Amino acid sequence: MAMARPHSAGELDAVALETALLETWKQENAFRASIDSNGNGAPFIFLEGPPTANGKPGIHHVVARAYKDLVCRWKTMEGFRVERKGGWDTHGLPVEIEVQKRMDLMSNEAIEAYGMDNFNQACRDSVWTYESAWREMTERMAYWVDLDNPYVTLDNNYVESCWWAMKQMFDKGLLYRGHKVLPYCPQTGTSYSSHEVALGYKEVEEPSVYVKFKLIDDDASILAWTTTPWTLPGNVGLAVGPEVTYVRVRITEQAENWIGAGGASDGEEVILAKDLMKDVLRHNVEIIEEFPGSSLVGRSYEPLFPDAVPRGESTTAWTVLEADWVTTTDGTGVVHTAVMYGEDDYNLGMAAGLPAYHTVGMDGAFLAGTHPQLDGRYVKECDQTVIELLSAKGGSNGKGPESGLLYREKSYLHDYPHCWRTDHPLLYYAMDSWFVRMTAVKERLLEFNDGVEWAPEWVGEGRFGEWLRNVKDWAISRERYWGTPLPVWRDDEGNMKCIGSIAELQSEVAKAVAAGFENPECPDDVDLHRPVVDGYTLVSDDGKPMHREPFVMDCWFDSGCAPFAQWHHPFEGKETFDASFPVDYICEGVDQTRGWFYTLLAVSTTVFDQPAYKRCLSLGLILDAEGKKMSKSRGNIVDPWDHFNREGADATRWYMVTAGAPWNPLKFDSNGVRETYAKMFLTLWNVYKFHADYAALDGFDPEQSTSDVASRSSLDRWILSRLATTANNYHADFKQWNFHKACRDLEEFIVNDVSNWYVRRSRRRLWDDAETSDKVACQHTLHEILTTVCRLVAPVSPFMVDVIHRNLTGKTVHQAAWPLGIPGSLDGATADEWDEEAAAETANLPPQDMSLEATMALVRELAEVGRRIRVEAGRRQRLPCAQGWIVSGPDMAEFHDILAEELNVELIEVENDLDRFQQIELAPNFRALAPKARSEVNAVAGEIKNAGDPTAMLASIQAGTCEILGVAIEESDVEVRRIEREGFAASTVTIGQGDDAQQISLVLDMNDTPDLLSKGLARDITRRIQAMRKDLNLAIEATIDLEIWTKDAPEMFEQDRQWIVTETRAAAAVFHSESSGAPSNAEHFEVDGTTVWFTVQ
RNA sequence: GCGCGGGUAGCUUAGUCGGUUGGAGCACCCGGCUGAUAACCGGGAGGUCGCAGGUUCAAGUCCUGCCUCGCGCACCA
Repeated sequence: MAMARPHSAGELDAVALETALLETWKQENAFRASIDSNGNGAPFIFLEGPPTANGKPGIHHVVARAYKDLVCRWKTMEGFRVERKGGWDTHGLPVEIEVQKRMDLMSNEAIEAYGMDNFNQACRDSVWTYESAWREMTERMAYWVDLDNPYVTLDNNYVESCWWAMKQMFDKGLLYRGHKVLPYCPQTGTSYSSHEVALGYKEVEEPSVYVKFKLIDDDASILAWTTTPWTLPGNVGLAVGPEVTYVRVRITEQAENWIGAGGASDGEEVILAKDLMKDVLRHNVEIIEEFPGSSLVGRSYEPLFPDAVPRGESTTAWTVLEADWVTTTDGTGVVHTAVMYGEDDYNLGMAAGLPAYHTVGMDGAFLAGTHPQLDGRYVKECDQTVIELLSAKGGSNGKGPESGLLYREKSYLHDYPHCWRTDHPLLYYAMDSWFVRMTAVKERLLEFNDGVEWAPEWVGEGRFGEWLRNVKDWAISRERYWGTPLPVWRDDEGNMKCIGSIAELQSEVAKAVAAGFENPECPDDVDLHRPVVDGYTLVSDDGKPMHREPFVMDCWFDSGCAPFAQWHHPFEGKETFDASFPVDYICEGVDQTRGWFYTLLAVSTTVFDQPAYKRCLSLGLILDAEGKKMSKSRGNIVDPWDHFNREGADATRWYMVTAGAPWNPLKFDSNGVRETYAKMFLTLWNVYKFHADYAALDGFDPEQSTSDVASRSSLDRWILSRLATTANNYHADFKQWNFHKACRDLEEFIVNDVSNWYVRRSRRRLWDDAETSDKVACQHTLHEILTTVCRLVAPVSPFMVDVIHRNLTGKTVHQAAWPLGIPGSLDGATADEWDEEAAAETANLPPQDMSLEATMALVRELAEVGRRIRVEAGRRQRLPCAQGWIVSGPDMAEFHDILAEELNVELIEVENDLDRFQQIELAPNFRALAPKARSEVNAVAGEIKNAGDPTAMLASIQAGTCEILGVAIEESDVEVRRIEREGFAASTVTIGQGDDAQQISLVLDMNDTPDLLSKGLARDITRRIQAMRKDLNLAIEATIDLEIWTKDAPEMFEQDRQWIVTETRAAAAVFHSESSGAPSNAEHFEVDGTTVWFTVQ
């Protein structure tokens, strides 16, 4: 390994390279070794958001993992110790649904008939279905994470930690039992999470009804609207907006063409929001009175179905209540409130003390005692009956007007949630549920969130901040089977115990047994899942039996416990936990904002009164090439292996990072991966190959020979300066989370500066057989560029650069130091703070020379300009020009040779007499001119632009005597541009901006001389012969025998013939100045009227 | 419906404090160059900067409204 002498590089096969390297890494235990190499480094704590192995991984998972890996590898190279424990999310509804579908257990009854233990076992097995697929993907993409010792949310230890956390909340009074209105399917007996509900929205047309609520002690009725007539028996209140204006109107004239049921008699009076009169009323009416909603509050009305709901203790039942969310966008401005069947209704009912009783059972049928015609019937089939009952004379309660209690019916088209399994409409239904009182810790949540470094900031401040500012209590229980069971036992009187550990469970079971309640054994390794834990009956302090609340927890609670449950805190791993909380870095898709990002913070705040993480990178959604979200149902998920097996993981990862900002949606384009491969990696490989091949040929050993940077050529010092500049920017962008910018710039540097300029310009330097100092300097330069580039690329795309780095230095890049310093290795450093100065001293970059960089930029621009001149003048590149002049601009004498070669010009000189080639042109500077000229600016600008004699105008401006349309023109008001005079093959470029702008011109001599024509012909012939050599697959050092015939050729001088011989490695060469004698199989070509035949042997 | 983020060439995208000629890359066409790689260089074609107003001497950029895509929230009487 110590041998650092590079061997030559072969042709690139990225996939073979990567798979072979994976094997090497495995053998060397490279991941572990990279962490341990920073054994004394400051810890940088990463927390893996646990994926579920319940489905096959797609390319979108690769993206998230790429960013996790990138930061961890980067920080490792900076000297930090970055442990990466893997994790798996194994509980929850998705698992159950998968199993239910597979085993055709589509209802709770079916599951229970099958046996909860069998069902949960099936779930337990199911979660590992794709584990190997995940593992293979993870390894292949080189996401370094410890999958051999992951945390798994179904593990007893993990569950025990969750129980402990729950008990902390319970003891703090943050856990409570209540109701939550949830979309519920009576057929399957389950309620649904919002995610599933979202799957089942369907547009349906249903009857909506306008109902009269007859006031007590008043002849008028209040009109309210509902789209769910089945909730009307449960009505116990009416909500009005206190600020909304209502009117009391009297029916003056019957409506024509009445459709459907309902109606009102002349003289009848109703109350509704003024804004909605036109939409609601079909009759002609007169307004009797106008008043704000607040004056209606407290009025009592007759219950529609007097027997349906008992009044109980309520003093507010069947009265008008105020609610600020009531609007006049639809309905009547009065909201019918059935406490148990709407979220707003429920919250209002709880706040106002309305009676909370069901009129509908869990089976979706009206409870007995609601109304003789409704009892026991499925609610969705009762719409018509309800309408008929209301329409009857006097209405359903017999206390309404002659015309009944229905004012109107109207069909209503809306999106309504349906069961995605049975297609039945869901009912919003108040269920028993457990809550974490997040509203009690809202201020702390906000405070902790303020301390998080979010990338991008707007997710933290905006989306997440908004969510926290509106935080609601967390409905944490699910009436399901496969999950962490809620560790609360309860007796009939509502006494409760929350169990926080296995030991506590054992002691409580023992107590219960002692009190005479039979119980199964409760061993140390008791399975903390259903149905086992349901089997224990505990005893209350009063000696009453307590049964476990039959819920499991929201699986988001599980993953929210990851920071401590992964270590089995507080039962084990206390030191590990203490040293790693809160974590330094998490990274997931933006869809986790209300998911994991929230539950981590929610749990850490309620349990520890601390934040859970310090930095959070929130990634954008991954879309397919058409911009559609990748999802299983769309079937547009890209298989990562398509790319792993074609362009390799390096290119796939680099593409993902460079395709856009991490937080922007990424349109995953397969072509882009290919482009990245061809551009970035093939180029890098060929630069490397260029270096390695010659280094091997010459026996170059970077440790043996030396080359002082200051003494190297300006080309070397330029590329090294560019390297330093690029690396500095790269690092600065990394710190800003701008990985896309960093990597785009680095790629640009490799392709443009290194490959297309430095290597191209340096090729001949290495052809020299002798051990010249210039050749050694070039080799050192290439060596330094490549090793540094490898280190910069390594966190993003870890394969190829490791192969290169190993060959060039004998060491893996993944234990190499970050070129910009290793702050993590400094004494006293933490993940958040270190001595910047000391860190800067550990950086390892060549010196920067910005003026050299600027000069080279100009040289390259002039080279481009020169080529453009040739194209425009129709002069072929191989025919030399006798002379070129550079007019004005900075001194770049040291690059005249390069320019001469690039442009195929014999001599480059500086010419100071601008006017020999150029004249000036004036352009207005709007920024300076506008404040002075105001509205005349365009007129003034026009005068300047179209000046008949710009030279004279400039002189007058410089003399301070120029005035246009009353505006005094100063030098700063105009921009002087130089354009070449007619007849010159010339072109002008501008460098710099504003006051520093300079015009530089390049002029080429287009005259031919015998000497030039000879050289040009020689170059053309050489080029053809080289192409032939290539076609014949000759080795670079092979020699040839050459014979050449020409016709109508310019004279070719001896030194040019010799040049051909040298360039083409001709051992023997015969030149004929006529065409006769050329064999018919000779290659021939024509250039500028000359024909040439040649043979190569 | 509300909130957030987008809409720039056929595709992917850059565009700073508003400054008059909106840059790249891919693909395409023409030419050049090549012991230089799936390359390189020059040129060309391709843009109503989503639409409509407004502010301004000047708008891709600022303001308003609308359309559209994605995401989140809500679907609510």
